[in-house]
Amino acid sequence: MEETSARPGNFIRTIIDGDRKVGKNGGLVVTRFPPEPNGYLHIGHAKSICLNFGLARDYGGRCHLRFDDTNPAAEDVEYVDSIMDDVRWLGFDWGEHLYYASDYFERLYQWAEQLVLAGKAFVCELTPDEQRAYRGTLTEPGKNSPFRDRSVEENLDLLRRMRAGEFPDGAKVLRAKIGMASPNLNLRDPIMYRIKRFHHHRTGDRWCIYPMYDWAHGLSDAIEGITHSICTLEFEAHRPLYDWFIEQLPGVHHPQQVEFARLNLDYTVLSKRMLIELVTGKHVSGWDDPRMPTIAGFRRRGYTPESIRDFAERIGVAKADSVVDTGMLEACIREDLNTKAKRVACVHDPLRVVIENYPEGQTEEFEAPYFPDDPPKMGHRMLPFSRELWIEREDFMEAPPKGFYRLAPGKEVRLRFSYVIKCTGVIKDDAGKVVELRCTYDPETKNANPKDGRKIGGTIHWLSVAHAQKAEVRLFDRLFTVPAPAGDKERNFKEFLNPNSLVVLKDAYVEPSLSSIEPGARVQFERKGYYFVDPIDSKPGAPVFSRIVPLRDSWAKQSKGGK
RNA sequence: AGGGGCGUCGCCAAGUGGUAAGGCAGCGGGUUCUGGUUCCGCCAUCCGAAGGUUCGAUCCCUUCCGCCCCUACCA
Repeated sequence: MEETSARPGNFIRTIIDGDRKVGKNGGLVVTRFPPEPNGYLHIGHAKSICLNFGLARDYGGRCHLRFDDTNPAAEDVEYVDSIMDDVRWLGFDWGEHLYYASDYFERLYQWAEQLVLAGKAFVCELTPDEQRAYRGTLTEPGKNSPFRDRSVEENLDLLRRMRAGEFPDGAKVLRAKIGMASPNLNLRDPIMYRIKRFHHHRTGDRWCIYPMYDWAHGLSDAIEGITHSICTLEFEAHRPLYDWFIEQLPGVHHPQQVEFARLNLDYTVLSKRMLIELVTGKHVSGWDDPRMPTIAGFRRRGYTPESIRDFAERIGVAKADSVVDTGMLEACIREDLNTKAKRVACVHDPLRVVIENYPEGQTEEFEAPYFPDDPPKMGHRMLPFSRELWIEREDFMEAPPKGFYRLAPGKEVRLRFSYVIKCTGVIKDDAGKVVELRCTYDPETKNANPKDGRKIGGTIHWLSVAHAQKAEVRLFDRLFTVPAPAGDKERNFKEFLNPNSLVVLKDAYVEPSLSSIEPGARVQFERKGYYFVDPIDSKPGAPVFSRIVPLRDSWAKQSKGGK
């Protein structure tokens, strides 16, 4: 609604502001998100979606959702459905403006005849190999097709017969007559139509010729009155062709194509081809595997649409190739959930603690706020306490390094919302593994600091053995072990798959109240991270918790980094 | 190599003739019954390099270097 954007400037907004200043398009801004329904949307598409819909929103215009379904060989309704789900989930609404390039096939065809009539297109019978040879190279001009000088009448007849299905697949193509000497290969008499007998998800078997991207895309934009056709950098060299086709058709609206750098994220791959390979090769459980960089994957992982939109906002839009640190995305989801998620407890890797001076059979309860930083905000629950507890195995060290302020022999720690305990004994099995800790508690420390002024270093989470509920916890890590898995020329990206990207904890315990938590809920397990109650695998009374993102951990950094 | 683009802090990214925003990460410190959060402070004398124009340039010119894209009847 605002006249100019109040958001961080980017070159596209600069272009739009300039256009509006001179009254171009009557000041209107109409964008579109044009996915080909041949795969699931990923985080890179999210950037484009946020950009296009965001621009339309900020300038009081509109954004269309248009399926670029010009190649039935690769497309499928499964994908159009998933794409609509994903765009909606991200929080955008195309209103009445849902379109399909296939809806324009007839119009496109009529325009093609118009080009033929104008002597600007011809039917060519060169095979793909021959065409390649005629195309020339980057440094040498191509040669004219021997079919280039057919008469208008013959071209028109052939085109009509191509449409009528008189020729086999691949026998002929319709080409634009632009010139074979252009230094821009895209302009060397590009193909407009190919014969391809595939059942189309919308037009069925009505067509056996399908338009190529360059021919269909710009004109689809034109038909819809798009003002700014935003695409990624690799289409920059196609812009002259985009413009050429439109200029050949007098009176047709001419949108402006603007290119920006696509998103790259480290430690993952963002190409449809590779993503499909991960799915079909069963390297992941599906398009919505929580480790996948797909929108469906982030959704299943527990990311919020708000956090993804915020991410798109933060990374900006520019023309320089770049690779964004995944930490940026993690910062977004942490920031979002920090104010929304209830704090609860989960012991991931349990170690038994027996409080020797606590009466057997006794139980008491502690009030624990769901949002300690602002207790009234989310209320509280009661945490049962008893003689035997579970604590996190990593919260105990027999020989702690300096700086470790959790539990160790002879040392004290605070049990969150409870007492201070002191480790008085360590019990090990035959293999020397610690299997139980003996401790004593200080009854004076319930909701109070030690009377004698002793300083207690740390606070750890815990669960009463008798009351804790078992739960499955899934920990996800980056899918690849290297920052640029797709960047190695010798090695296939799958060789860099991280074998530990999924760790399933079957013996984790959560506090009693959590056994009935609703699927789709997000919580913070204190000192651990943010978790999502998996909406698919959770069963009544048996929630499955997926770790969305761990909490920042300066101890891990300090102890690992050695500084 | 022909064409088209791009090079500003470890990673993103504003600025574009008047003397380097912001975010992420990092570092130091305060608060804290989450080694979380939060708060305070630090973090590019320099904008790929070299020349030139100018009172003055990251922004203008020249040359050079580096990276990306384009030779699919894919999009």
